[in-house]
Amino acid sequence: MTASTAFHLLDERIQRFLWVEQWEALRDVQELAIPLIVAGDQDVIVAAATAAGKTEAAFLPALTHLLQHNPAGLIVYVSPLKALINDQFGRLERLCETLEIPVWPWHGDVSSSVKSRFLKKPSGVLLITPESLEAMLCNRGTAVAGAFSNAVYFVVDELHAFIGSERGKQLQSLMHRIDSVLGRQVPRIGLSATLGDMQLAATFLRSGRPVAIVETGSGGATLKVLVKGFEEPARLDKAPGPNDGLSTTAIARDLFTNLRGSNNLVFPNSRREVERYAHLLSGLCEEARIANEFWPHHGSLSREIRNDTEVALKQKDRPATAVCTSTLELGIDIGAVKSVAQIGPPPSVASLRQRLGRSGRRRGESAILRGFVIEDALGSQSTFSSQLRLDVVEIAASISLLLENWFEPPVTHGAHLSTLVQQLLSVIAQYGGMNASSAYRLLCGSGAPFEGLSPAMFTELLRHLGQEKILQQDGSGLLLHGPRGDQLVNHYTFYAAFLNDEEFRVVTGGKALGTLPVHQLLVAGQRILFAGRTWLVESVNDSDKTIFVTPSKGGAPPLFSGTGGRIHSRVRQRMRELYRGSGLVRFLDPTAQRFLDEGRLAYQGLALDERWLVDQGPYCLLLTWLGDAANEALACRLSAAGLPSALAPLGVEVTKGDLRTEVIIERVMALAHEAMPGVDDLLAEAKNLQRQKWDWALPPKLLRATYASLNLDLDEAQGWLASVHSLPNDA
DNA sequence: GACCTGCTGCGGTCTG
Repeated sequence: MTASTAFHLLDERIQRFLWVEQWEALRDVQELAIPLIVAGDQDVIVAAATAAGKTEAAFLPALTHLLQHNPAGLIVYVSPLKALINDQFGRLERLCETLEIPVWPWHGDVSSSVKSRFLKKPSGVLLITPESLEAMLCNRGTAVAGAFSNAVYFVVDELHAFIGSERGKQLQSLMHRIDSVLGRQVPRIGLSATLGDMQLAATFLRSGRPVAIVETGSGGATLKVLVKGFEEPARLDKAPGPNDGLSTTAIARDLFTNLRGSNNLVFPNSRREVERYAHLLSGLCEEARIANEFWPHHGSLSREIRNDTEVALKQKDRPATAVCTSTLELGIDIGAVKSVAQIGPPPSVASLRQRLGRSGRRRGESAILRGFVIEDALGSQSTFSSQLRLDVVEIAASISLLLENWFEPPVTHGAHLSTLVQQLLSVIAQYGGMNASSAYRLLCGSGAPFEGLSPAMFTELLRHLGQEKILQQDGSGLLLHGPRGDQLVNHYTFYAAFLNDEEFRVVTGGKALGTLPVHQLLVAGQRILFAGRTWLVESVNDSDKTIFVTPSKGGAPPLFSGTGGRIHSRVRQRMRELYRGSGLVRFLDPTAQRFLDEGRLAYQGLALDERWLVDQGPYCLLLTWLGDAANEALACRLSAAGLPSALAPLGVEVTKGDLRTEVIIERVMALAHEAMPGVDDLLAEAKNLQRQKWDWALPPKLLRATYASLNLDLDEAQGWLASVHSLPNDA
């Protein structure tokens, strides 16, 4: 420890604490970050793998700065999760107690007495969520200057979880608004898992100013991968209803055999599948007369049930495997995990990478990934997708990109005008009204979160919000809340920037089990799977949004629905390379390899290398081999040109109507020479563009703009059109 | 269209 120069930069009281705690050495990331942060005068990103000591890398030097330069100073730590705030409070409190620095947790579960005590003497470390920060600015506008006057640092944890989302835009805006009140830029520290493009993260943290970057590698951990294929026989009865498929049962048996006795994570891609597998696996434990080792975990389960699963994973004396959704992708500490199972293609390479980051964290151990994929038995009725074996090719493409250390960059170019509506209302609450030009400067000016929105667009937004009675102007031109704006702001749901589905509570004997999406059809007497068990629905109360259930025996269809997600162009291109290739992919088992070979055969049989258009009777399939953002843009372009089109698995589907295929080919090729129309014309006929929380409050033009910025890749679509005349097409 | 995350102030009742 004494050999470390970084160690000697820390305050003596912190050095002494580390001695007492018997720290042997600073971690790499700490050595590198301490000299950059201790001066308290620049923005820094600290990127390292989970559990590499990032939090200390930020707090040890930031606290040193506080002790030596600004004893009444304040460090503001922002977390995406309440659970993380509670974790960090535990970790920081002991150190800070010896330093006589107060630590203040602040989120929805923290009592108001703690909050008012902080506001009386706002110094030390504040641990807060973006939503609570929003509430503070909104409701205590006059207290903001005082509360943050001694702010030394903003520390943003799990930065990667914010980049590209509504919450990320909101957080940028909140930090910018506080800087604006203080009339200075409070230095920012971003803590993150390793990211592909650090420059994107740096620009997100602060635009228009250099950001120092500390990045340490993943430590060269090895990865063992095996993907197993399962063939689902054709159903003879063709009965609709629950798919209690043989493959699902076979996968459950495989998981039971291989995962028993150790800690693992299993990721089917939906809550519905989590329920199905957790139920099957618990049943297998019961059959084998052993204690249950498989626990469900997803966002609809109650905190209590999720806790049981987390505790089971953490405790050392009995093995436990969680069957889960992305709830266990984020930073809560669940201890080391031996392997990760992915059932079906992952939502993205980035999420697969995040999931895998949970495995092989003990020294000398490899990370283990077990992939599972189900394909239907081929027959005369097999669909195009089924013949091509899309799922096995997609999971193979994702894993091969993962092995090359590539993953999707976050989408940082979204306009997020929904969140601008929120921020406008919040700023008006904070200042008790604001004139239009000041509001524009604050939110859309240079370095502001919504920079790039033109004054004309902003004016159009204000006019529309006025018409909708969300805003109004007083005699002096001051913007104020209109009656509807007042209602919006004065409800606690205002503070979150993101939307969520309305849900029913599921209750048994007075105990809450969790929640279910409200759009499900429910009838008394029905059996449902929930929390890995079967329940009988006793009654449903519509006004209380509550479902009362009692334990029951026997299977039933689970209640969650669907799959989705957007695929990146790079994944589609890798899929095509796999179709064009030959030979073995080393991480596929014999069945999965056979699926791939069958897909390759279909690819050749359909001559997909020699054409970009496949005639499918009532419609034509345009094969772009691009990602969904490009395909959707292309579908809009074609529809606007009079060829009604929709997204398809490998490209775009054009409805032929009265047109012959040759005419469609001609008209598509003619578009190569025409410029892409503006977004407003492109989406003129498009309906159902509202995706984000306040999208409903936007005028049509701005709704189209914000939708396109998040969902469409116009350049890629135009690039494909421009190249189409040089592609072979023996249709 | 998979998944995930978050939330105030006030008025009521009860306890020490």
